[in-house]
Amino acid sequence: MRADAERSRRRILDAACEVFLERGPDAPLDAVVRRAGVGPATLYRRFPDREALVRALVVDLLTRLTAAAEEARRAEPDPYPALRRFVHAAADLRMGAAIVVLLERLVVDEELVAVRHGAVTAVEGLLRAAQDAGRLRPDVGMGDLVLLCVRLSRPLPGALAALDADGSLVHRHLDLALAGLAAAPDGATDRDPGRELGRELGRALGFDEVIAAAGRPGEPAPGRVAE
Amino acid sequence: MRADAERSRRRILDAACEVFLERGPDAPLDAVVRRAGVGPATLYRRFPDREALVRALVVDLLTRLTAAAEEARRAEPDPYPALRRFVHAAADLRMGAAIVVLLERLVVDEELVAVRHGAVTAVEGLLRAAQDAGRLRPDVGMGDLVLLCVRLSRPLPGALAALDADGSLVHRHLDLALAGLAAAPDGATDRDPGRELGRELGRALGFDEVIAAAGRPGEPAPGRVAE
DNA sequence: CACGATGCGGAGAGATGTTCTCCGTTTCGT
DNA sequence: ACGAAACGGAGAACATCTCTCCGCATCGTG
Repeated sequence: MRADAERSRRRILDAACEVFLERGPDAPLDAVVRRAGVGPATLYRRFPDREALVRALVVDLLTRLTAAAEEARRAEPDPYPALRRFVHAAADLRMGAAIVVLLERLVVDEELVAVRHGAVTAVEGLLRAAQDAGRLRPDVGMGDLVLLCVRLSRPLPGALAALDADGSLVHRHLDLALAGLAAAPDGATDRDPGRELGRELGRALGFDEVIAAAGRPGEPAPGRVAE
Repeated sequence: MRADAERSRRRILDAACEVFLERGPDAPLDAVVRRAGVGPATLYRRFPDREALVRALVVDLLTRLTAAAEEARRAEPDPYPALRRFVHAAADLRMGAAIVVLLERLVVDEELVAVRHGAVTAVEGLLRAAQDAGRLRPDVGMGDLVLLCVRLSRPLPGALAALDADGSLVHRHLDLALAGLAAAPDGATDRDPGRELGRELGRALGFDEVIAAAGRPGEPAPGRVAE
C-alpha cells in the first residue's frame, strides 16, 4: 500500500471515530469526509460502503484497546493502579465509539469474534485482579466499568465540548468516578448487582464473553447503591 | 387555552426533550412530531419555528429544575442528603437536555435570565451547604456537579439505551459518582480546580451567575484528581 | 530523473429526508 | 347543538446525502 494511501486511511478512521461518537452510527459519511479533509472518492475507494468502514474502525479500536490493557498490566505491578491506568487509556481511545457502533448493524464474523474476545478477557483480568485485591467495591462489575467509561469518555454535547478540548476533564471525572468505585473503607456494601449488569450488557452487545465473565446467575436488577 | 391544545403542547415538549437529548439540537422536528404522536401542523401552529420550541422547552425544564432544588432542600434537613436527592431529581428531569439546547442558538431575553438565575442560585445553595458541612471534597465545584449530571443522565447511545429503559442505571451510577465526590475520610485533597471549572462552564453557557458563584480567581486548569 | 501506476479532489446527478402549508374533519366549551 | 378552535394528513419546495466520473498530482521504481 502506498504511503499516501495509508495516511488517508488513518485520517479517515480517526475522523470516523469522532464523527460516529458525536452523531451516532448513522452520521453522514459526508461529515466524515469533511472532518478527515479528504475527497469523497477517497473514502469510497477505501471502504466500499458504511459497513466496511464501521468494521475497520471497530477492529482498529478493539485491537488498540487490548494492547492498552496489556500495557497497563505490564507497566503497573499492583492490580488497582493497573486498572486505573487502563481506564484512562481506554478513555483516550474513545472506547465508547467502538461500542456505540458495534452494537447494531455489524454482522459478527470470525475476525470480530477474535478481537472482541481478546479485549474482553484482557479487561476482565484487570477488573478481577483489582477486585480480588480488595480495591473495588464488591458490588461493582464489568457492566458498571464499561458503562461508566462509555458515559464519561463520550464527547460533551454541543458547546460544552469546547470545555474539554484537550480531554483533561474526562480524566478528572474518571478519577472522581473511580474513587466512587473504590472499596468503601468500612467494607460494608451491597451484594453484587454489578454482575447481573455485566450479563445484561453482554446480551445487549452480543458479547458472549461478557455474559460468561459475569459468572453465575446473580441478583435480579441493579438499583440504587447504598450510600 | 383549550384542554386538548394544552395536552398537545405537553406531549410535544416531552417528545422534544427526548429527541433533542438523543440526537442533538439539530434533530429534525419531524422526529419530534412522530414521537409526540401529533401531526406536523400541530407543532408548527404552537411553535412557529425551532427557536420558539427550544425556548419553551428550556424555560419549562429550568423552572422544574428550580422547583426540584427547593423541594429537596425542604424535604431533607441535612445538606448532603438534600444535594443527593436533588441530583437524582435532576437526572429524572433530563437536566442535560436544557443545557445541550440552551448553549448555542438561543438569544437570552429577560425571561430566560430570570429562570436561569433561579436555577443557578438554588443549585449553588445546595452545593455550598453540603460542602460547608464537610460532606463533599473541597476540590469539587459547580462545574463538576453539572457536568457529571449531564454525562450521567444522557441516554446511553444506540442499543445500550435499552439497558436502562427505566432509568435505574442512571441512579446507580449517580450514586457511585456521588460516592466519589464525597469527602475523603482522611480529608487530604487538592486545592480547588472545581471552582475554576465552574467559571469556565459559566462562560461556555453564558451563565453569569455560575461565574459569580464560582468565586474569586482560582487555580489554572483542572487536571487529574489525587487518588 | 523520468515514467507508469496508483491515489487524489472536485463537480454533480440522482435518491432520500426535512420543512412547512393548505384544507377538510374532529373535538371542545358554552 | 352550535360556533370556534384545534387536529391530522397529503404534498410542494427545499436541503442534504450518497456515490461516480474524470482530469491532475503524487508515489515508487528502473
